[in-house]
Amino acid sequence: MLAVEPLRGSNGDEREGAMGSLAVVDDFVDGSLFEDISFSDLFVGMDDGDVLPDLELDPAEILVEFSGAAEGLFRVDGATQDVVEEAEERNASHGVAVASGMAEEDPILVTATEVWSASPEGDRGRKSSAAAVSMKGSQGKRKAKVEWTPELHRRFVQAVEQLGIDKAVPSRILELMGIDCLTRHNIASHLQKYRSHRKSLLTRQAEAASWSQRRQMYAAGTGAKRGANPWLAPTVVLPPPPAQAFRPLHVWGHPAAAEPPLVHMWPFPPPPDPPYWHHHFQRGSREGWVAMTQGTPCLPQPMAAAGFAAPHLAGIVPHPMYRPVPPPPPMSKQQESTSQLQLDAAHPTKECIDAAIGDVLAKPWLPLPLRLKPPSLDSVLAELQKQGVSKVPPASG
DNA sequence: GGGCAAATAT
DNA sequence: AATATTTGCC
Repeated sequence: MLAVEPLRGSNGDEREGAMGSLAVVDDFVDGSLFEDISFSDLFVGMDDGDVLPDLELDPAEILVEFSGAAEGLFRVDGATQDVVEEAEERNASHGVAVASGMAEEDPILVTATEVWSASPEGDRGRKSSAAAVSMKGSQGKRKAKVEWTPELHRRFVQAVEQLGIDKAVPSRILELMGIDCLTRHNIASHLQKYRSHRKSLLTRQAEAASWSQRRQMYAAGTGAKRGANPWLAPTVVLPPPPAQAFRPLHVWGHPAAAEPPLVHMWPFPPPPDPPYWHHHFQRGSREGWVAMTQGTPCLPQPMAAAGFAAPHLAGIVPHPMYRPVPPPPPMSKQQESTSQLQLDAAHPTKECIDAAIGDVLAKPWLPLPLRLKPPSLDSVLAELQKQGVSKVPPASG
């Protein structure tokens, strides 16, 4: 692996500038870069079209990192031959191993890149896609891909917010971000995607809100006739809201925009994190999750009452919502003997858990997904055991 | 420059 | 097949 930083005082050409002048830095010692790499198997991405794909790194890929002003902020995979060659060269003199697994038999392999062929029929030339083509001697090179790391994205969002979504244009964003290695094109591209995601997110939120509203209206209409909405035919049975609307929305959303509460299927751990969050989580900060987990306590009431706290992953600051619940006041002897649902935090019985789930199902004010799709009993039990809460005795009559 | 859409890369 | 990023063009 190699770390590369841009040379200071590169030429002003925006297109070539960032990538055109790269110097290999001594191998990074702290290894922090590596820590950021292989998390795709630590977390399972949510199966939602909204999440960004896992950050994968081909072992045969040379990783280039800009440092300097944007230290640790983003990575650029050097697919361009000059980068590769330069890196290798410097590398040799520094005695640093080239990316392990790099195709030895073809050191000048360029991964699915393109070469510019001088085209007689036009001054623009024509791109021809070519995988594993030596770039030696070719002129045009596709710019190495800038990877928008979470940190970089955070800065981007910060800049956008500072400017206001309306006034956020590439040049201003770039200015505020203060990362000269990026080009306006990089920003523009990211902005394009950002807007696109934001738009779809807002659309979905609106849909969800709409469904929710109509649902409420309908519910009100069936209950108290006087308050019924005259515009809403009470006979119409509304279909359930699209499940998608209730899925957690991911990082692309404008943080300022109110996101629907993230529904927790207690006692499961927090939902798998979109790749964008990996960094934060790996660094021990669960703020992203915690912040998004506002609102609805989904801990089944009987369990909460029995002193259960929703579990959290080791080392993670629990959401205030999930702080241990003080034990309930002692029951009278009579209550004790009559209560079928009595829970013992140390020894929850299967039936108690079952009852807890049933309890959830019976509560219309709890999030719909929770009621529609409660955790399976086995999952609950397994999770409890995993949490070391107690041994769960088999159900008894 | 900004923004959109096609082209590419992974 | 989908998504991220680059490039071309208006």
